[in-house]
Amino acid sequence: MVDKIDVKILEVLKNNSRLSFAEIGRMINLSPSSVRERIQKLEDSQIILGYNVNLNYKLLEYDLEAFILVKVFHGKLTSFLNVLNHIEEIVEAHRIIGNQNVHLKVLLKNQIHLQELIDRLMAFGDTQTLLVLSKVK
Amino acid sequence: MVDKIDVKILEVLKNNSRLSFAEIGRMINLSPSSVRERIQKLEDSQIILGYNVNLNYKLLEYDLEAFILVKVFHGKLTSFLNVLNHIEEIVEAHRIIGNQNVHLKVLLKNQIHLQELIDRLMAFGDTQTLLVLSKVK
DNA sequence: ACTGAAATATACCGGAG
DNA sequence: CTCCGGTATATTTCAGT
Repeated sequence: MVDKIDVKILEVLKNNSRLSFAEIGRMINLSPSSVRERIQKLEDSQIILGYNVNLNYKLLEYDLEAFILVKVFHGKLTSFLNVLNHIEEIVEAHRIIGNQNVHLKVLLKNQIHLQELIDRLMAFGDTQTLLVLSKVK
Repeated sequence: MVDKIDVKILEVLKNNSRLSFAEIGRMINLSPSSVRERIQKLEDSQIILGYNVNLNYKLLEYDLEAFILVKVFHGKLTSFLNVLNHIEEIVEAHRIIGNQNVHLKVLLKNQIHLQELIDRLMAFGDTQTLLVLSKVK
């Protein structure tokens, strides 16, 4: 399904998803049309889900990043999962196995902002906040 | 520094970073050249750090995703931070505040693969693994 | 998967507001 | 200083092979 050439294309796109088909083709020795066809197939088969921009949130005045582990109260899980999608500070959410059952990645302007978010989350479960100091990788 | 129009452009790029300048311009009523100039500036000022592809790792046979919290042994932190970059299963790493001091996001093919990774990490600190069940957001 | 050719888009520069 | 046209160059797109 996904051959060696597809993997090469994906590697290139991981580094810069805005490259033209022509440029990608030059990098891996393939004609632009073939690159296009392959990327089209990768999109159609849902292997490629989308293309994102990597932003420097520090410069956008979002200085605070944190992971929040939530132990959701019994019976509150489905409503919590619904609410998540409307809280824009939550940039990623995963259900997990363990003592807590939801893992959030959140992006905030400052400590007050974090406090407000935690206040909202407390209605759904017990929270444990892991404040990010720096991105290492 | 970053005005209303820039924010609009960033919103568009968040949803699809592969759109042409012309298309972005059409969406926000700006000429292609202006879109280009603004994006160039956002890149130059390091507000835009790069463009990524969002992959469906399940279809690429990476069925297992986990977060690993590491309480690094005293004196091992710098060597651990160096090693991180050479372990390709670790897709993201953050230094955090709390009982543990490093938060990892890892991507694996299966449980054996996870076990091998944890064995390697155990040389540097105590680990707590949060296995991902599903992505909720 | 490649080629060719028409339709689009980009990059660059000069000029207007 | 930002935005917009004009144009030469490059890319995309689609047909046919």
